[in-house]
Amino acid sequence: MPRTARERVRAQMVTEIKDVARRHLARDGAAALSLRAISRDLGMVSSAIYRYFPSRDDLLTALIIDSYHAIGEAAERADSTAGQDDHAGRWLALCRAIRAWAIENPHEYALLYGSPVPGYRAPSDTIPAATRVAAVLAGIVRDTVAAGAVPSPAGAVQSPEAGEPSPAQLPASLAADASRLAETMMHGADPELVARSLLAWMAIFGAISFELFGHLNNVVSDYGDAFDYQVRQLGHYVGLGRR
Amino acid sequence: MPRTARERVRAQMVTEIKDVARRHLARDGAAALSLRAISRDLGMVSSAIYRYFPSRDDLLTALIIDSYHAIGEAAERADSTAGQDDHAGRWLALCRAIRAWAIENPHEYALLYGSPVPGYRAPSDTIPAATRVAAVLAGIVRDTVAAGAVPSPAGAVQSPEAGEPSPAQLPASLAADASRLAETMMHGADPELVARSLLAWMAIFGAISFELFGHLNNVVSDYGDAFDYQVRQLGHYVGLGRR
DNA sequence: TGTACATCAGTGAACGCGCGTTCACTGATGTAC
DNA sequence: TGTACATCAGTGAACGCGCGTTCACTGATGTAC
Repeated sequence: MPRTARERVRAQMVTEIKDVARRHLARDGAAALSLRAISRDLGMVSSAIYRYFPSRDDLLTALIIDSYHAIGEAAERADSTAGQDDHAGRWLALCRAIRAWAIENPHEYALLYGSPVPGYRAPSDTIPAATRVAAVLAGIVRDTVAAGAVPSPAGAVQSPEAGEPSPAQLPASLAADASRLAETMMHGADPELVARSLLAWMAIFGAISFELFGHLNNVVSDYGDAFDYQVRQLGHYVGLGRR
Repeated sequence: MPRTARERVRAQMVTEIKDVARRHLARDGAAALSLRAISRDLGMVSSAIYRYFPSRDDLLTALIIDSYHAIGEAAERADSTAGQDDHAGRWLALCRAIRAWAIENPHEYALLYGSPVPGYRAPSDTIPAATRVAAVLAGIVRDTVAAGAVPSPAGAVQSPEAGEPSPAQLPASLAADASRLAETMMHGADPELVARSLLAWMAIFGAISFELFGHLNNVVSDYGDAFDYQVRQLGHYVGLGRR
């Protein structure tokens, strides 16, 4: 889309700034991101950055959006490597891809899923990009439902002790949320199934955050093994089948 | 223990500094914690703080330890309000207390369970304090086992579809970790039970972090309802009984 | 009980650093006639 | 095709701010004889 030479140069300058910024982010974390340091690396004067980004926060926003797309793309790629009907395999691949991305880009992961950067308030521009990873899970659930491979609501509700009903009814508000999600992203999935997917989703990110932020030191020895186990347990809990 | 007047005054000064620091932490977050700002609030010169804390990082460490004790104490209090044999009730109370503390002290929660503070490396002094909350869960599991209220390993392994085996064997490394944990904290609990508890534990913190860090905006409408539902599901998954 | 000395809390100035952002400017690149 | 003007990238200086930490010092509080 950039047509004139100036526009092309400008676009390249923007990506160059973001690349340097991303390098700094990876090394020092988001809170330490400094326009002056970036401009120094680029061999230009600090005020020049303001030709491209109106403020530090806007640069940060751009980085956040890029990171959401990066993790989203990694998730999509992983999802597409498994056979479309192998729902459990897709779930495993998805979760592993998220974890792998997080380990490779710990500061970016922390920027997206850790504590908010002090003094920074994410604008709503980030929402579509943020949705991208979650959409992959939604796609798996959708396909599972479409394939008729998910147990009926009543079945999914079965407890470990055979035949006993679910330990807790879906609260009304959550049921409504789940139905809305089902309509927009999972095309008719059962609300309970959606609620379970949500739980699994948060559990995955909880596990990754615990690992990355050091809460498993001296507790778990092989993070990858533990993670895989949990992913399988959760996949089974959601009802994505065996693997 | 402080005997001389000087020691008493000194101890009080230390807590006064920490109180002010905690107020700043609650308002601005850990990354913005400044010795100069704290000393200003105390009406003293900035260098005076160095009589009490050798550096900013040491003050931060003290705050982290205090926060771990605070959340640990809240957890213990909640746990003790339920009947000792009401394991599901204790689990629910524990999780609710953790969430309530996190909501009341979001910056402290972020300090403990969010991304690490840039440039700060937590010393090992924090470990005992950090263990305190988790010990409450361990206690519940221990009591459940002692009461014979937890399904046998084989039973706990049952999948939703009655009679089917667990979707994934415990990997060897995780089994070893779980056994070690069982010995030190849960006195003889089955490794699989320990592994499940671990999953539930991370899921809970994942849920709280998602809520606090804004990842449930426009997804879940009543956070408390959704949380309670998940806690019950997880309690059931672990095998703590119905509630 | 009274004095001499040691300990310690708090002061104030300074070092050396970094930051985001603004502004008037120069000079090059594009656009319109 | 050539000139006049507008647009825009990058400069350099400055504003105003904050920070952690060190150091020689004063004066008060404790301790030992």
